[in-house]
Amino acid sequence: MPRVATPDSRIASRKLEMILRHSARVFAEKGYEGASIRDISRASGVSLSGLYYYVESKQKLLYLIQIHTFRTILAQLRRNLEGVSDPAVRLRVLVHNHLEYFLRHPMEMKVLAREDDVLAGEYRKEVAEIKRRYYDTALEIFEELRRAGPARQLNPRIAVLSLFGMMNWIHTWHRPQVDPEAEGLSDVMSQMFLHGVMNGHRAGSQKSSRAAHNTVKIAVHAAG
Amino acid sequence: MPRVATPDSRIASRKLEMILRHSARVFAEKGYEGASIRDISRASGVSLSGLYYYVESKQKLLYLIQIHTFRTILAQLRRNLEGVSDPAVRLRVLVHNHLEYFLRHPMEMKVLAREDDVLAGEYRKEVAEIKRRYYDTALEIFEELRRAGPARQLNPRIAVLSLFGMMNWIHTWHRPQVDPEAEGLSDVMSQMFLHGVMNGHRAGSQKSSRAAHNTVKIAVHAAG
Amino acid sequence: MPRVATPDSRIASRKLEMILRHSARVFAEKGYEGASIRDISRASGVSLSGLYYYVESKQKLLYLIQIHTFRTILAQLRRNLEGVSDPAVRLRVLVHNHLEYFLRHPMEMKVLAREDDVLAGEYRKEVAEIKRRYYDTALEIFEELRRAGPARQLNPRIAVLSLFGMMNWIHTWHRPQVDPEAEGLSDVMSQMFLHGVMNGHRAGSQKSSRAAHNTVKIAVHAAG
Amino acid sequence: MPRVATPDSRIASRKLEMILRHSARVFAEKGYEGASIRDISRASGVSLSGLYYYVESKQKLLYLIQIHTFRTILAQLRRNLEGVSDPAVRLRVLVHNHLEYFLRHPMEMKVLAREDDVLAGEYRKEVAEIKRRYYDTALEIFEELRRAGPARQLNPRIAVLSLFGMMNWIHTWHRPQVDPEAEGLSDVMSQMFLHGVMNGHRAGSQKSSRAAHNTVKIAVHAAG
DNA sequence: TATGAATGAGTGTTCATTCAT
DNA sequence: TATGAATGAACACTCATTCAT
Repeated sequence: MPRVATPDSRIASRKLEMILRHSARVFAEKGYEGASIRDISRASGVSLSGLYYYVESKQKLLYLIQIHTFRTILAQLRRNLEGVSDPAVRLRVLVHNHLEYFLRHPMEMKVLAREDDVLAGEYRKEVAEIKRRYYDTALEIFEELRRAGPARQLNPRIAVLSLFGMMNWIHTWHRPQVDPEAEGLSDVMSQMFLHGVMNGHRAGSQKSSRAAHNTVKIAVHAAG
Repeated sequence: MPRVATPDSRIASRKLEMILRHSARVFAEKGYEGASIRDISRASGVSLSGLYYYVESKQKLLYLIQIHTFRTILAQLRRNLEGVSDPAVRLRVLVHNHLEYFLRHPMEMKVLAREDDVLAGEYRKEVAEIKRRYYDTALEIFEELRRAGPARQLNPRIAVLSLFGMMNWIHTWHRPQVDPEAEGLSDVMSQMFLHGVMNGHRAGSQKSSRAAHNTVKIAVHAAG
Repeated sequence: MPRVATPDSRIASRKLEMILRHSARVFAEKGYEGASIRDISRASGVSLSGLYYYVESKQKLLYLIQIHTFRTILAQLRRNLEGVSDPAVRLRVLVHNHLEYFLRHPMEMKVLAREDDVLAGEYRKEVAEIKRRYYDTALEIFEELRRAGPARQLNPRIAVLSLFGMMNWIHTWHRPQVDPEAEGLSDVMSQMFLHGVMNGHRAGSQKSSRAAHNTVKIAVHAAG
Repeated sequence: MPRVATPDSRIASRKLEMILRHSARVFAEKGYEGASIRDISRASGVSLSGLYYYVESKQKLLYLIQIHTFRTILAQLRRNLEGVSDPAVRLRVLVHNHLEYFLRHPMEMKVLAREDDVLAGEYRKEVAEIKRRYYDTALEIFEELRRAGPARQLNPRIAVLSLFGMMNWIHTWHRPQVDPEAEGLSDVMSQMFLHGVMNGHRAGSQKSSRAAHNTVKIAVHAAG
């Protein structure tokens, strides 16, 4: 079933696209393991065996959803990053790109965030690889940030993974009616990432922080 | 099966405790839906029907793990917060408490973070309630923080949920051999939350940030 | 699909012939029930539905292979028997004809020998009928043999079916590299059939044989 | 389910024995691939999932039937061979032992004879090994036979496998009402194997045989 | 002449759970 | 307190076959 490829994906037919959409929804609602191919058949209106004409296994279904999502996000990110040089702006672009896609595809987001380690073999490897490329892009931006301004001495891995944690976790709480959309969310999160929630009272905070450290130690020892 | 309640939980017997530990491990490894009672029977050495003497269903197993974990974390948090008044310190205590428990009980952490919406009915309600109490505690600390110092004008819900995102996401990446332990991780994360990754060049960053905002809009519009 | 019939078969087109060849191989390798039409499609390079243009069902596929094989063997046998009158020679011709075809068409041989009772209805009847004709030819030769020489008093049915047993069983053990070809095999088997493995010490053997008979009876009774 | 082992088998429980009996019948009737576990469930009256409490897979079912049958036949053979030294008698014992078991367990016989190469892995290896031990026993007897009397110069492998062919093929034709029982069949087959169907006219036959050989060659060349 | 798309029925197997003991 | 035995429902997947083109 070879068709003209759309720019940012390799999904071939309309019908497969439709199946993938429904699958993402079902996976999002019941989890990959909790969802049955029958659920997807019901949801998509395609017969059980008809599904297998398009996708050879349940794993492949998940793989297609994940790889397509990552490819799209990464391709979009690269496009949005083009010609942007200020590291802070680049960071903001990354956050916005991520959240924008996630809020526009909440099902895919959930599937990406939740079903992190169910894939096996070649599927797993491929998804892991593109994920790593995405992560590396974020890491680069973080390093640019540090070179550009007087950044605090932070473990880059932790910083970047924390940022992803902030962003990915929204699938557990974001409600379109009450919470801000991508724009507002990106503002808050990139600001939080860059400058935290407080307003520049560094010295005092640091002192408190050290005190906190000790206090906790005491508390824990007392508790243990 | 009424037994003497231990201080911070209501888990009754040694054997049940053992079963719960093994269950958490199995759930963490295969996911709730992917794990079978047989897996748990095998892992724990308790016969399939023996399991049902202690726990009446698979859901209850998950419920017990989740409610116990939340209860323990919350109880511990309250104890550690006692007598601490500086909001920044209190925040640091919360972060440390959370991470400390998570890194000491990585299986339970994963089960808590991943199996967020599989419970139903009364179980779901009870877990949701204690989770809300925990969240409210965090929210209070955040409000204290704002009252105490010149905090940025941030949506508190988003700020707090982002913090939880940072912390909960670690179950996807933390490797004991390479990553810092609770102490170091708490330092980094509470500092990031309070002051961000940059070092006080507020004006400049803010300018960049605003620029970023606009740039992204342009980029996205151009792309769309 | 009426085509010109080839002399010794009614297989119509080149393509059907090709399909039948591949089918025989697949049936031989996986058994009739174990093989799927998809396997045959893959093996032959003909699309799944393309297959159905030539053959209306899986059963018919098997039927065509079996009937064609029997027809060919029988036709060949008759030709080879023409003008041969010595019963022993005729027997040798039958054995050689059978083995020669089998070793030249090992797949068809296996399908003939193994899939003896899967056909149903009309297909079954037709194959059974030609098989009976083949069997009758063998029976006739055996009777000629008895009339010609001083044959032992043997149940002809058992004698002939034992001969077929010897010959058909080779599909389970014959390996082209190590075992003799049709020529050598026919020598051994027709000799065995006519004169056994021993060399004419009839009296002694017969005595032993009778003793054996009794011994076994004793042994069995003792065991039972 | 450990019970006292019966002397010549390792089948543990009554129920498993019953399941195996029904399975053998179903496999005999429809072939291994053609039979479904549901068929066996129906035939045995055990629920589909109940079957899996006793046997972990369809393959194992076949394995158990085959290994048990071979073990029993081989054990019985060794017992019946004890104290018998005349090679011809020993041969007759082997034939009788084989046929006696087969006619008493026609289903198992069919399963043994037909489903020769469906087992895989460890199962296959184990069955192949015991089969080889059985074959080796037959080979030994054949060699004794040759040492004892003036046997014809025959490929022993072919002789023995032909004997097995004769015997195993009966599953395709033996009808209890019309054909002889084990006793009569054993007489005929061991006599045929030892002395053939003719009565000692060696010279003549051999001449005929050579003539046959040439005749066939001509016939084939003419036909090819 | 040939095939892509589709399906209802069935495959072997596992599931959470129960019940007599 | 514990488990061996059992099951109905469901699982992912494959089957032989059809039909519009």
